[in-house]
Amino acid sequence: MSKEITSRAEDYSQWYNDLVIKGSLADYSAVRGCMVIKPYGFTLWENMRDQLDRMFKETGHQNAYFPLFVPKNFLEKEEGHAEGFAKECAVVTHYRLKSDPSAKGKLIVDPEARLEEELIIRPTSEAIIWNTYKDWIQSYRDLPILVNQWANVVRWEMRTRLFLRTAEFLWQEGHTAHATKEEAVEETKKMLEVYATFAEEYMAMPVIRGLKTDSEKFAGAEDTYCIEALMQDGKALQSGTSHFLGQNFAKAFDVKFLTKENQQEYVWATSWGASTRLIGALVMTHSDDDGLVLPPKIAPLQVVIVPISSKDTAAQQKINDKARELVKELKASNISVKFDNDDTNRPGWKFAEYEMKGVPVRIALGARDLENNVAEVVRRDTKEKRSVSLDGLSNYIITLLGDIQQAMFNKAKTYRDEHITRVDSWSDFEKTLDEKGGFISAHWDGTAETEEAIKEKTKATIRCIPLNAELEDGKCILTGKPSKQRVLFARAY
RNA sequence: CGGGAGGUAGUUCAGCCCGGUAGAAUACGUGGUUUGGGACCACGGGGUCGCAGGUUCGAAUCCUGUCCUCCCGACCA
Repeated sequence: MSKEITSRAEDYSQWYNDLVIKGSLADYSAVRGCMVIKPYGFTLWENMRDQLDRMFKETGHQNAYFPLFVPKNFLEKEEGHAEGFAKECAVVTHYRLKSDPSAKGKLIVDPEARLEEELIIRPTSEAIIWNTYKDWIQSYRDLPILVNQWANVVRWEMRTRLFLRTAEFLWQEGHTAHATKEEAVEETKKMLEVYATFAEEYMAMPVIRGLKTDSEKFAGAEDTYCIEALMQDGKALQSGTSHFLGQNFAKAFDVKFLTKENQQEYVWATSWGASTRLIGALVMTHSDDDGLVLPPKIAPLQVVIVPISSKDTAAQQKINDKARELVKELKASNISVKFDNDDTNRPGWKFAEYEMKGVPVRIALGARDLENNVAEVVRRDTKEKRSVSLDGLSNYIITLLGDIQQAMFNKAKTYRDEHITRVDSWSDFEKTLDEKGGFISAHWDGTAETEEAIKEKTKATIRCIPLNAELEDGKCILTGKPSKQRVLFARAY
């Protein structure tokens, strides 16, 4: 049947695509490398977005909006930034089309409408924003600036993948400006912690907080902090980043402020972002071969009630009444719930459908249940079925949703922890990578050459230098040179 | 940009080798019977076979070109 989902073990990529497409999250679009996010998937994104937005506001940030187009010369100003993004920019060169004189009904680019200066469709907004901040900042009294933007960006990737790497994607990008280095560093770490908290408490996805190596950090940053998650095929996924930009952008865009002491100084900056990629992370962290498994705190639909219809109209009436009463009670507790009494689909069809969509809790109500004063409650994460008394059912469901949230996190964390392997020899390093996957905790001599050599040999990269790692003398896994602490390697998306 | 697979009904695909009236399943519509894990019966609607050329009496099928999609690489804040 077309609704079947490819087994995870057989073909992980196909399994992932099936989950996204058949779970109604998104589809490939007619536009190269872009996707259409469907209403169900977008509601999931809205739930994630709203929670993140609340957390940004709690930490003192405000939203703003900057232009989609970045004049090319803005992008050129910060050298590292320019080099990092040059290869993947969509460029607007013309502003008009005209009828093709040699083909009826066709349009061609009007050669006379070439722009004097090309506009780049933002791959990220540092350039346009810092060009604006220059006008906003004169004095220490103007600082800090704590601004976030929810927007779409475009990066012309060679190969795309639903949610994980699309040519256009939705994200938020925070851009802050500070008077001191200390304050900017603190901001960078604070926002990393916001992402980590969101991932763990809302997405039920354990993450490792860490620092990127020089070769993996953001183009234009001094330091890039990140959260790294582990997917079920043993590959790592960068799920959010927070950059300490130093004074690089302030210098590039000449953003100075006057201190209390009447001194001109360059502003210190941070930027941080998380994208719709988080949806891909969510899917690959929790789902199984029957479809999506979504954590209750962000699921578009938390509870579905499926009636088991009966010919007996009196019994049917009772079922409907009980279901509506339940809906009312759950809604009063801010639970999103749907009573699916569409009689064009049978119960079995609905069971499969909602499983595929990852709805955390399903309640089945039939005449037989009502006679016994119970309902059948099934949780999506474990598929456990339980007959639960109708008395106090809504309270039971509310507790159950919390239990599912916690159980999903615990399960993912157990899997993740089991896939962090301490390795001290090169042969074990290669063997672990090929046979087990996951993160490898190993010593590294701290050089970009060694990092590159390991990547060349194994396709594994240093995902991060964990923030809480204890110092430990050791020898680099490849070169044997001395090392002070372990770093995490993995193959990654 | 390299390697592989593919583009035919809303969807998944068969037909192509060996040219001859466009097929199946599913979905959709109507009517009926059903309803505790993807129901069944009957009837019905739906496709310029990715696009453009060529060969041929005749092309979904053969040839050439082109566009697009997916998978694997390269690339990837």
